[in-house]
Amino acid sequence: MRRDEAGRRGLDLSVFTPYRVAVLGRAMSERLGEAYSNEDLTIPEWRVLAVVSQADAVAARDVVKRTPMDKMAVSRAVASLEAKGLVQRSPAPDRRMAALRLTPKGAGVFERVSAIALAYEAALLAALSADERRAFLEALSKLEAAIENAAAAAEGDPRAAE
Amino acid sequence: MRRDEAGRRGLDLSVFTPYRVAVLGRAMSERLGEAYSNEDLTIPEWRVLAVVSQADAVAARDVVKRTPMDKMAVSRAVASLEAKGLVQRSPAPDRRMAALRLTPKGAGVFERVSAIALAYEAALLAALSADERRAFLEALSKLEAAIENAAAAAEGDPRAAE
DNA sequence: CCTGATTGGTAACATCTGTTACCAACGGCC
DNA sequence: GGCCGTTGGTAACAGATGTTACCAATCAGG
Repeated sequence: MRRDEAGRRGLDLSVFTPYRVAVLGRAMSERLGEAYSNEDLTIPEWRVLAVVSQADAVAARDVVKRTPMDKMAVSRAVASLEAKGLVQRSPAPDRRMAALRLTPKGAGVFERVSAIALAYEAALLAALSADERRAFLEALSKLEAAIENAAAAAEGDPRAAE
Repeated sequence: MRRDEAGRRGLDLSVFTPYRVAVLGRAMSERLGEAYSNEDLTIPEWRVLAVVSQADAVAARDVVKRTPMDKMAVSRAVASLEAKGLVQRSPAPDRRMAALRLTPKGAGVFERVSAIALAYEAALLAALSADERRAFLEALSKLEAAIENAAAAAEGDPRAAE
């Protein structure tokens, strides 16, 4: 077990990987949030915009599948985006769900925020060399996969190891 | 600018690094949270325990310095930990602040949760080879540093580039 | 077709988190 | 010592997030 120089046992947050990743992620989000808020967007709203922008008609349930938000969060974000005129709901064959599309205004907002976000990402990754960047993103993918497996296993899906 | 195969512009969340890091971090925290909650601990409480465990007497302000929590969050966590009998406040020379220590019970809880947390970290990192792990942690450090610089620069500290 | 189970979405409540304002103790300065 | 700015911490409100329960549309089975 890990010990610090005074012989204490347990855990030092500053070298604890899950903590570091969580803190880094939150710091990045906050920093980006300053960009969103110029456009009066919250993070959930931004995520919904991003998903809706990727196809011609998306249902809220697709947003749930593609993001770590639960359906309540999506519902709220969509309602708010609709109120702001950034997203439009139109009737779909299955009348439980509505087809979501960006309005022109929504597309404009998304475009502007995307540009800022991509620039920010580029600026961050500039702290790494090309090799480091590749290695980092590769490791990120593996960790994502590992987590997903663990999550699947935890909720009683014994085939998760496959 | 990035384009997907249909020619749409903007941003695909699934390859957007800040998003991926934030989601990964949150997933890890949630997973760990299941361990904490067995001991009836929240994440802020756990962080406070971790900091307090590292020295013989810690002030709340030190916890603020060493974690990304603001002083209100620390205050609440400490109050709750004290109520649970995991942390003890004793008077300090400067009577505005109290010296925080783990109680024996608190040390026990921290020890148990630490063991789980370290095992979890090890299991996660097992998804990476030794080389990958080193590269990942190295990149993590650089990104942390980059963010810190950016944050310092943003709040009107022009020396941040140093 | 009916009936029951499932699915997409929302309402209403509880809880957590963030924000502002505030108080009491300290430190520097005259 | 007595004032003023600063610092450690908390109270009280507002807003965001999570939870539970629910409704209405669909689907599967007879």
